[in-house]
Amino acid sequence: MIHTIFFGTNLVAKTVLQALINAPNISVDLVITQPDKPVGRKQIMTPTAVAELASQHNIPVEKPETLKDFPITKLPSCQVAILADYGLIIPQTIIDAFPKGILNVHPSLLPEYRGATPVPSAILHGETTTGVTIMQVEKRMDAGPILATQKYELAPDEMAQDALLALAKIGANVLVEKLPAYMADEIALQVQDDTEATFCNQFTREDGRIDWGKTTQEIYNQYRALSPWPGLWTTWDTKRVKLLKIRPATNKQGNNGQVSIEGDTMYIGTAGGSIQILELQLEGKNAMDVKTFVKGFRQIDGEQFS
RNA sequence: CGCGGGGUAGAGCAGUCUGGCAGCUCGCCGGGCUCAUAACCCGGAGGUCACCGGUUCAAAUCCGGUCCCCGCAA
Repeated sequence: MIHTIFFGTNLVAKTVLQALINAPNISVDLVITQPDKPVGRKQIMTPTAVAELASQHNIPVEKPETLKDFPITKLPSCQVAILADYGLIIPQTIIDAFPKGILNVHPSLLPEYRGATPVPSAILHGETTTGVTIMQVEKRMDAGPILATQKYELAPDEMAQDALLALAKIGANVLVEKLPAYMADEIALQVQDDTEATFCNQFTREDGRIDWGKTTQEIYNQYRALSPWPGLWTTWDTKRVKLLKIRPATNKQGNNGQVSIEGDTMYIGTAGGSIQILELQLEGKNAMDVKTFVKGFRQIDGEQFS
């Protein structure tokens, strides 16, 4: 039996934690996650996805604001720890508390796309291949020696969320499979080539704004990468319009950013082409499919988005 | 009391500023036309104008309060 503790917060982490719980030869003795966060307009305090899963399985949970002064004595004595999608910095003292270190599941082919948003960033940059890496945690983010990698082909229409979930599952499987060999020192670690490293940061709301001077493919990639958050949006007069569901189109319809309506179909011009809008949301309104939207906003035809 | 938009028929909206017949595009029901149709024509049903109170001869509309939805911000 391999005893371990788990650091993680969001969906990727939840997937990995589930795999660890399911594995008969692994025992998760403690889960460390981020504190409950206020969610939504009503700011309801909500535990993280990982905290919920852990309590369902009666695993003890710690929710420190920071690990900087976290007492090592509170950690159960384990040879190794697992980390996925945690979001807080791990101090060297915590890493050193585990003889075999901490293993991280990171959804990119390191050293490319180190950082917080590897999958959306890869899609945004038009990558068609990515993958998942299992490596040791060291003080520099995502820079530790590699245990294993697994490639993953991105489908042309694949959404970042779906790819992320798929990669989490693959990563979790690889981790569970390799862990016994790692514990037995049977895996040769591969040091990363730092000169090849690239980085990706958290997105902001502004990253979802559409530049109508871009091509259809660029905008579609932005949509695949950033939905549902921060989401694709543009402005009509002074109002924000979220584009919740779009599809690339080939027929050029009017100027860049100009709307054209054909029956129940809505197109917006891009550089050299257009995109088709399937679902959208106007500021202050509920989300609507295009057919419904056009019923109430018949003046939209020919309008200019910016 | 963080900022802003909104609540009108089953859906989406106009009407509110300037008080005076409850409207539009659809959907639904019935009929017609058509080889046929999501097309076209004729007819019909469906409303506590979010809720409570006030002003007025008269309130969806003006005033005060309450609830709910959404966009931002965090």
